Amino acid sequence: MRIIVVEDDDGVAEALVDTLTDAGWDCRRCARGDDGLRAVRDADLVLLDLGLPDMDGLDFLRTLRRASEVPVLVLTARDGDGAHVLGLRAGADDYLVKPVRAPVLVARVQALARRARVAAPTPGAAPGVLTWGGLRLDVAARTAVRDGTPVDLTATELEVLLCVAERPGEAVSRETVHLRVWGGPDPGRSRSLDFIVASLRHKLGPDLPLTTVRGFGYRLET
Amino acid sequence: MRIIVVEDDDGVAEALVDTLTDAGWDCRRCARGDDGLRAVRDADLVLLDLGLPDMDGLDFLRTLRRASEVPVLVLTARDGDGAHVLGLRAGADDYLVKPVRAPVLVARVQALARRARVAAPTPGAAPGVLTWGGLRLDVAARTAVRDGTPVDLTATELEVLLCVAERPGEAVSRETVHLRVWGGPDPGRSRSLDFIVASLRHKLGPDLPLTTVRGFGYRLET
DNA sequence: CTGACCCCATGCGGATCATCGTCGTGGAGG
DNA sequence: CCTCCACGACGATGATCCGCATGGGGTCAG
Repeated sequence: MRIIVVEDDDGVAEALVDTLTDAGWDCRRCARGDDGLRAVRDADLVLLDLGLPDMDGLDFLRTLRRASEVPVLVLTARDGDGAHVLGLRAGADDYLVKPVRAPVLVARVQALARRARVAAPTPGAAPGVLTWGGLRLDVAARTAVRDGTPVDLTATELEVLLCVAERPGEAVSRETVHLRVWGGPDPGRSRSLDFIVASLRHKLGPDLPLTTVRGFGYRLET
Repeated sequence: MRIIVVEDDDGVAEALVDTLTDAGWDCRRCARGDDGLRAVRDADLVLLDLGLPDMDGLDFLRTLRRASEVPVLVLTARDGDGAHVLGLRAGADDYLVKPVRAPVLVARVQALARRARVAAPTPGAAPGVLTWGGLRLDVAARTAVRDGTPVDLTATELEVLLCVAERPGEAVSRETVHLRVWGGPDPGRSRSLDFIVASLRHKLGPDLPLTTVRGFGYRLET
């Protein structure tokens, strides 16, 4: 997830980028409004300081909103209800008055990103359905269909399958699967996961591209 | 667009409802947490005061988030970065510290609704009447008709049926149904839901495509 | 007051499922 | 080529989940 930080002050910008990078975001900084408008097309979220040198922050926002629905979090030194309301009216999703402590900023960004993700399910990935080869996985309905015939999976089997199917091509460690499905670390090498995987391979046929990564975990091949 | 205002203080609640009603929202107020959890099913947005008499506000939020992605704006008297971050982490979309001036509240609510509405094009299909096979469900009138003959359902049975009928083809977890119908998490493994389901299957005939998803919940087949 | 109805708590039985132990196997490294 | 060890296979067992039946408490209408 990439954040565009639009901020003219170098020191403030660095602090913001550091904070967000530490929280796991991919940051890019723009010092000027026109740069920001160009960069926005690659952004998943925009952090906008209203005090820009080359253009008014609210104009920036209104211009941006004519072209994009990207989530925008406004950061400003201008307190007061009037400015607050104007900022939100101009299209901001959130409006923070400086000074803002780092944990609050991160929490606000995360909350906004969470909402935006829910709001606009990425058009590339069908949210509810994962298809893989002759396999169709409906997450919402919790059903699996292989070559047109429904396959009856237990709750645990489905959980494990989802775990690896959500990251196709990536190896998923046994530990990760254990955490997600059983909600705890693997207490000693348990055979339960092996059993579930065996059951999946048996039910879904040997052509299921679920390979084991020896000494690590499993991977669903592309 | 309907807002559920969860607020125990009568005076504050009245002020909030007046403010939002003047801004053009359809408001409904709940004084208690369990009422709020039940009411959320009809809400487009929730305004939550963290100071509830019968349960902790953050618990309310976390419980709610297990069953719904409805936008939640938190209103609180507890200032401080810690509470702020905790509130957002628990699932709030916004976090306002009292006192909040009416214009700011309205602008915040509008901003959140604007962001979330992109998210929810689905409820746009006004579910006034749900038809399913030989079954007709009138939500407003709270009546069910099967093959032309009216079926007398109790309030609880109808609530449970609506829960699964609103998401046809999707599996609905047992806990979700519990939250929406009884307004609380499943206290230990209760057989009440089984009873209601059995009653529904008995009254609506065995052809009711309500299948149980073992280890998860129920699903109304398409 | 009385009766009917609804709803929920509890118990039981059947079916399913997860877990564990054991043994076999195949790959990696020396 | 040999050894080690992680993983796969399989059956037995204990736990879990669901459906159904029963009884008591509460509510409302007559």
